[in-house]
Amino acid sequence: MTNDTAVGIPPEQACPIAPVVDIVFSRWTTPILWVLNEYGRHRFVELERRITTITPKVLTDRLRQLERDGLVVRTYHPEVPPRVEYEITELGRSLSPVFEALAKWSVNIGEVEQARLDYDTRKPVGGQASRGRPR
Amino acid sequence: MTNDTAVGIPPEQACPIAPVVDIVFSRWTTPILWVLNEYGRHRFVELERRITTITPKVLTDRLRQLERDGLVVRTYHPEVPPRVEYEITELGRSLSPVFEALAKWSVNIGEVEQARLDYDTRKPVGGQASRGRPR
DNA sequence: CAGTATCCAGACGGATACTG
DNA sequence: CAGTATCCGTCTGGATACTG
Repeated sequence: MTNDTAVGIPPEQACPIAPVVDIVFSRWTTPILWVLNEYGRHRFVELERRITTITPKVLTDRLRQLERDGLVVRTYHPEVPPRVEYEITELGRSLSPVFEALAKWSVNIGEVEQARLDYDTRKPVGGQASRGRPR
Repeated sequence: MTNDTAVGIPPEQACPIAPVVDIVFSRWTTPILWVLNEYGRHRFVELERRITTITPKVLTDRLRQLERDGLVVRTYHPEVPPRVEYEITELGRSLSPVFEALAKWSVNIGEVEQARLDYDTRKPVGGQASRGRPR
């Protein structure tokens, strides 16, 4: 049934999980958290090698953000060549069910790809179909 | 244990859920899917009113993208004042467990906020702590 | 109502080079 | 090693106005 009382909805957008998404799924945070969660502690350079396409600057930015949000801990070892290790926190680890749900859903990616093919193949001509440009 | 065999990881980033994140959590898609999933069919203007801060252009963009990905269906009713309805698809609905996991985790937002306060309060002086600028 | 058409700003991320 | 310092291009998303 169509909803017609779309008034009086709380502030912002009527979506309680939006803030969570901002915290967990900003750019690059997913691979970082995933790696730290799956494979344990890593030093900076190890993360760089895991996530091959990230630049040091961006990696630093994201790690700081995750540290600030309490999802990752940074440990500095004042040794001869400095050593720094990053580890996921308990709070970060509590995201596991989220990642699991995502991993399970990933079996559907094929369907998404098929849907895209269909959409792009459907002649933009004929009918009142919406013409979307591929993003 | 620290991982030291960070070599030979597949292509891209060693994170199988990254593609899913791109599909589901690009900007504004979360509120749109959430609303459609929770409250059923909506017409364009109803979505605009639900998600109060989105502009028509962006709403259109995101709806096209979701339609192309097969997560949403658009139905055009050629009536006197045109009527268009958006509905979530089966595929879209299959994301429910993901949203549920996210909703459950949202109880932790308070912890994140506390962590941010701590981080920002900790004097940037003293020790080898990383000085992060709030984003 | 359900969009489209423009235009624009500024945030984000990439490349490159340098340092404690 | 583990970053930081700069510079810069791009691309998204916002504001605004208009239309079938």
